Amino acid sequence: MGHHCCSKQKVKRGLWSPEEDEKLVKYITTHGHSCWSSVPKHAGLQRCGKSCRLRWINYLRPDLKRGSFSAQEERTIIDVHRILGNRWAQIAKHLPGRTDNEVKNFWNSCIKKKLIAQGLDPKTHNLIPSHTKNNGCNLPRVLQHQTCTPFTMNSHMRVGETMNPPFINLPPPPPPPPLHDPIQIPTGFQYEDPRTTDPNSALLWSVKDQIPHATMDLAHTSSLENPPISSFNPLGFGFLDDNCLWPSSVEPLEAQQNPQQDHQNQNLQQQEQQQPKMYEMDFDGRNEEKGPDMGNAYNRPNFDLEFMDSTLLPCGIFNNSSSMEQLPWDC
DNA sequence: AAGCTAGTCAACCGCCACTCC
DNA sequence: CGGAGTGGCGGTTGACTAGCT
Repeated sequence: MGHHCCSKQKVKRGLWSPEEDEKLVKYITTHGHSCWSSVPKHAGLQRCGKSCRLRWINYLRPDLKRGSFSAQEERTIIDVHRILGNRWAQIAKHLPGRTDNEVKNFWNSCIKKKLIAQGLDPKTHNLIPSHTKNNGCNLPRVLQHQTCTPFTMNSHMRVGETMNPPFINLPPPPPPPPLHDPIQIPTGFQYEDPRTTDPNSALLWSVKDQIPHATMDLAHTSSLENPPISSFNPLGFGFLDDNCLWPSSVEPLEAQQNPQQDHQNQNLQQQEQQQPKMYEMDFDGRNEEKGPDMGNAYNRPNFDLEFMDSTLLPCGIFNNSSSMEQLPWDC
């Protein structure tokens, strides 16, 4: 069958020879690839354009980083996968020099097995039921004592799927308004400042996929009215420590935080100070011209990437890294 | 040395979304 | 509006390799 562009032509399949690689590299570096379907013809290759594109992206591109994945890259993949699922192209964008194919292969061949060995469902990052009998009672103390907040985010999900709760930090909420100035709650977003409410209340956030990866639909639920999600991961995956969520009350997750992480946290705080308007989000998608266009960001097809860039990566991963390091990685 | 098995990874397949006519 | 062409993506396959028996 094949692709439309391939079905008409007599094309070669299988592994690429060094000569073919050379032809392709030579052509792309001198002419670019404005139209992949015409590349094989002009480059003198008996391949379909799609095959050329794949070969270039996955193997010949000059900015590719070859070799095994670092521990940091591995952690990034796990953390981003927890939020985005099998969206390898999006995940790969957070790993400079890595391709979606590479990430996918690495996940399937290594990370997946590690997670399973940890008793974690690689799809949801939750504990596999058969491993939940101890309910986390024998976890390291540092993971046991944390106040966990269930978090769901289904920006990529289809109806009926259960989202893996990500370990993520959202931008902090706006400061609590004066009592005489009730906060304006946009449609679909309910915010309750945890500093003014029961500290044990569970916040349930969800990001719904309304337009491709669009509007955030943030809702909270009180632990009194709606019990927290029952199938949470006792390892702490997918839950927000309230200290992480609200930077105003940030405390070190663990005493042994290393200097590098301290430095990263300092950088983060500096960024927050430099970009205070970032938090003035409008979840209706209206742009109030108050700095970075967060509202629109959630409504753009590349929402995930920007959302991750602006929220998760600088803080969630780093804050979480120490937790991840608690796990025995014995690959 | 030969056969088997499991792991890795490049490449293909099929689908979807977008653009253009 | 609808079909063709194309790019992009995720899932899957199959060739190759290393390790074991």
